Amino acid sequence: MNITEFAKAAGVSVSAVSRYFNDGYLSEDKRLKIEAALESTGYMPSYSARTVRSKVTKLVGVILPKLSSESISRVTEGISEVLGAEGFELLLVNTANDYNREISSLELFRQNRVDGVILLASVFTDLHRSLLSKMRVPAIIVGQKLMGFNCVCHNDLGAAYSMTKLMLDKGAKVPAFIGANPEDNAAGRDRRLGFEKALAEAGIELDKSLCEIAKFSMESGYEKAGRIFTQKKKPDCIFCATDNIAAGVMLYCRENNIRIPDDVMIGAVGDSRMGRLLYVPLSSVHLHYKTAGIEGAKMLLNEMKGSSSVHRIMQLEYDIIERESTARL
Amino acid sequence: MNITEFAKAAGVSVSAVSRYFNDGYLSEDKRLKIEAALESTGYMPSYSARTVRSKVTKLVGVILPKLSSESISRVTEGISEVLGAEGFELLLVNTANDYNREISSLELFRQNRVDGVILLASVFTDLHRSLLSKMRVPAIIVGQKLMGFNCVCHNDLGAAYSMTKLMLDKGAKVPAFIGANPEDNAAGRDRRLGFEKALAEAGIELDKSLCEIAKFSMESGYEKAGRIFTQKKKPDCIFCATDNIAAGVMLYCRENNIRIPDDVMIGAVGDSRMGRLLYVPLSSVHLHYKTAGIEGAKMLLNEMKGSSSVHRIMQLEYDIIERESTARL
DNA sequence: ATAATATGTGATAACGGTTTCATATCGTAT
DNA sequence: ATACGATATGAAACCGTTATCACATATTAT
Repeated sequence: MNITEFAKAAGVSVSAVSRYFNDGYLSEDKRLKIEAALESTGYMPSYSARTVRSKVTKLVGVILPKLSSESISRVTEGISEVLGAEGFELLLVNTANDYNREISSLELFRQNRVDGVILLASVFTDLHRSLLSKMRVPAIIVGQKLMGFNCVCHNDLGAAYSMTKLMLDKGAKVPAFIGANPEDNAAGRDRRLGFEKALAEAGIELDKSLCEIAKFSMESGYEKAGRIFTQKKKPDCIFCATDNIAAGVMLYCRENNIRIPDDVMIGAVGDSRMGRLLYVPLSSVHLHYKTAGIEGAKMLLNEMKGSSSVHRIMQLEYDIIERESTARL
Repeated sequence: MNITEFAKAAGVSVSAVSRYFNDGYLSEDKRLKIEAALESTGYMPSYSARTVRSKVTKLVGVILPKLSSESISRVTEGISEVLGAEGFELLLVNTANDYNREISSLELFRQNRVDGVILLASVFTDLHRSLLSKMRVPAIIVGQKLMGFNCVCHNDLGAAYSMTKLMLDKGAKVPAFIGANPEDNAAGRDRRLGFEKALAEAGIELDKSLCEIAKFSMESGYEKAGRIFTQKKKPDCIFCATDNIAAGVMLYCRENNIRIPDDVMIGAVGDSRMGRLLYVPLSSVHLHYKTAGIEGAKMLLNEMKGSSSVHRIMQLEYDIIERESTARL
């Protein structure tokens, strides 16, 4: 059933029906007729036909590197909450960390498929930048700072600095580092810089043999812990870029009878739910992921209403969560 | 730029352009012209205009109760993998466990917004059934058995039975149960039935004071553990419907100096990543969530090709993962 | 009293594609 | 030589909406 048939059934004009769904001028009389016919026929207008003419899709594209990650799903939850309330649906693209899929979904959204885009990528190339600036709909980047674009991000440097400082203040002298891909400016580069800043302040020289780059997984953390603990120099604290990495490190410690925090303190960033439940509760830095999603979505809504043309970068702060893994007396 | 302008720029007819994108008869000569023009103009056809005429959206609606759950995001990952490869995009609706949003998104998809629907709901009412049967596009239910519909589900009863039996075989005499909402036929009812079946087989009578219904969260598991351990009768094993619940129980045990598995064994269903990392590694039942997503998506693809009209229920089996929490000698 | 504005109305063009149709050419089997 | 199917083509109808337009009436301001 289309709008013409429905209008006939309701005894009103096609224009009246369209106005009913679009808040135009409409008499109470017609409004009632339409509502009655709606009840009996179950008619609903076609989104695509509406889009062809009005260019409005009521769809927001969300590009993310994976789904099964606590931080990402928290961000998405925030996004979904805000946009859902405004009647937007989410077109979700899981790129599975595949560069090509990331690019091709940006291509996809360059057309009139969505009204706006939220991008959660970890590594940005020139091609990303170029596609983003060619984008004809507003785009928001969550979790990274990218000059010239609208971003909501975390204070990754500060988070890493504070956690490292916490461990050094507790008396650690030989810090180790297990970080993430430095091409990821947030979780990789900035957390590294924060770690280094704390060391510099404490006048401790960084030992390269105690630095590793891991993937975002427990397994990878486990493996890198193995490398570090087989060095001549033994660390008395380890800063991990993510909770998952820290969990892997802990697993290694348990299996090798390395006591936490007595032999080695462990601190991380991310504050996942799991952290509290580990065999030694993990000290971590809470980042406001859901808030990032909420703020990103709000920013996008603003952009979609009237393009402000001024690009903003919003940085969210953090909370230190101190637990037993850094509880040395 | 629309198809008419583009056709002019490429020096071919509008029909030729349409055929290029839809695999119709087209000479090599025209194909090359179009590809060249595509390169220089960056033209892309509008999805919505295509949909108006052809009714094909290349969109699949996915309705889920929440995003930040490991099991759900694994299912979604499977779905996204299969459908992405076939050129489908996912229209994700997070209902936040809100009955009304669940219903309204089914309403939404009843129109020509998507080519198919995958539903991950936990509780089914008559209204769900009625909306699902009125649905004009194929729908698949993942995680639940619903007669008369296409489903991919887990053997929840068997999983709970096997885990409970494992603990009874190890010598447990006083089993306790922390389950989920019984209106959830899979995680609630079936896991309860599996637990009861194992007890019946072992000739053990169920003590109602040692049975609790928790929410799907660690906090809720913690609270219910408190209730159970303050009963006169002390359990020597606890079956938990989910890993999250079990994690809460463990937290309670640690804080109250209840030894696992010496004082009480703990077994659960779900096999989340966290289980391995708990202070006592958790025995759990592995359910093939990602496979469920993959199979559900494949089933949907089949339905979308040619509607088979026969409804299938596919049940996936499980693996017992035995760890220290049930390691009594 | 009149102008200006807000409200209400239906016919029809427009949106940007695909599908249908009528027609033409080619290679190959009869 | 003829018939047939596969390939190729462009014009025009069509999909289901919204936007525009021209026009009518009610309400308020001058």
